Amino acid sequence: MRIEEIIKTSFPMAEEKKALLNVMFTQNVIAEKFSELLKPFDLSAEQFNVLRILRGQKGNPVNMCTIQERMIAKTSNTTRLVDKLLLKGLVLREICPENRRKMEITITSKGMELLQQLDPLVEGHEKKFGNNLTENELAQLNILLEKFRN
Amino acid sequence: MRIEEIIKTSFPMAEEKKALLNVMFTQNVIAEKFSELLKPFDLSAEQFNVLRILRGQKGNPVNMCTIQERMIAKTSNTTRLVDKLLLKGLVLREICPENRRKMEITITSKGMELLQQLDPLVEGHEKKFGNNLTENELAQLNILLEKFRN
DNA sequence: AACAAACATTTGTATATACAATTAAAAAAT
DNA sequence: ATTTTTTAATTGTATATACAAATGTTTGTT
Repeated sequence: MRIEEIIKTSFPMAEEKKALLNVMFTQNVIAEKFSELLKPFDLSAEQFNVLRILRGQKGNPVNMCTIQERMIAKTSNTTRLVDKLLLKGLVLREICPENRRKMEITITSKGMELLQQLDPLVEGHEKKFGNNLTENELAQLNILLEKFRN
Repeated sequence: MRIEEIIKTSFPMAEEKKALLNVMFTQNVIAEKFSELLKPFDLSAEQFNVLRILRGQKGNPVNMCTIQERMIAKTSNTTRLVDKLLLKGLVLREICPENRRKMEITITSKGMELLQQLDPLVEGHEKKFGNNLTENELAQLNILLEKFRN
């Protein structure tokens, strides 16, 4: 569907406005599909994100502020997100012995197993959107989006 | 900033994955800037959206389900959004006399004045991103995003 | 050593989103 | 005419996001 039909506007829109709405709307579609994918696993997109960041550190513990930095949407509330993951036994939280202000978060083997189970589904999700464009178009889209946001 | 730097990943990413992250991240940047713009007016992006939908109806009252349909992010909670706008005196809510299940929401003159005040700022916001690309590039971006989301 | 400043995280409050359940009214079926 | 189904909106609960304030720890200054 074209963005004008979605918004149901009667009069034509400037390309710049369309672009803005297209970005907003496309993100929405992607996020919705992703949440749907995660739903059977009782995981929110944000929780998944934290888990993936932890796995990316290959066993090294990560403190809260590092997690916060790496999140796409810089949440002000990593604490509560990690709380949820703790309750599910997917991560471990310990006070850093060198600096007792810091927390050391690590992914548990249960968390790793869950991610492994999700891997093929997440890859499928990424490919589903990518398949609509050629490799060239994808590269072009990346360049344009990067320029667009400045 | 390129998406790899933002995510701080060590190994290269497939273009399709980059595209997905670029959409997510770009939306985030836009939404953040927009919230910032609205903040001095004590209005959330969602509240603004409802107001703009109401103005688009040129005086005709709109019921809740129509508002819901037109929102970019189809919130399941138009009720509570309209509640907030009511408290601020920006909209009016009346029971539809023909069908007492329905509600008739209209924007008040106070709401209209607020929107008029915001108009130049919102336009500036849209142009700021658009200015980074030529008219041709914008059109191309629109085509690619539309294809991408399917 | 005592105090101030900076840092890492947590907590509180308000708003928004997702989904299910509920209420009330209107339309359809018997 | 009464019951059932559908429709429109609201309410409840859980999660997430934004921002400010608070807590506890470390570092720097006098």
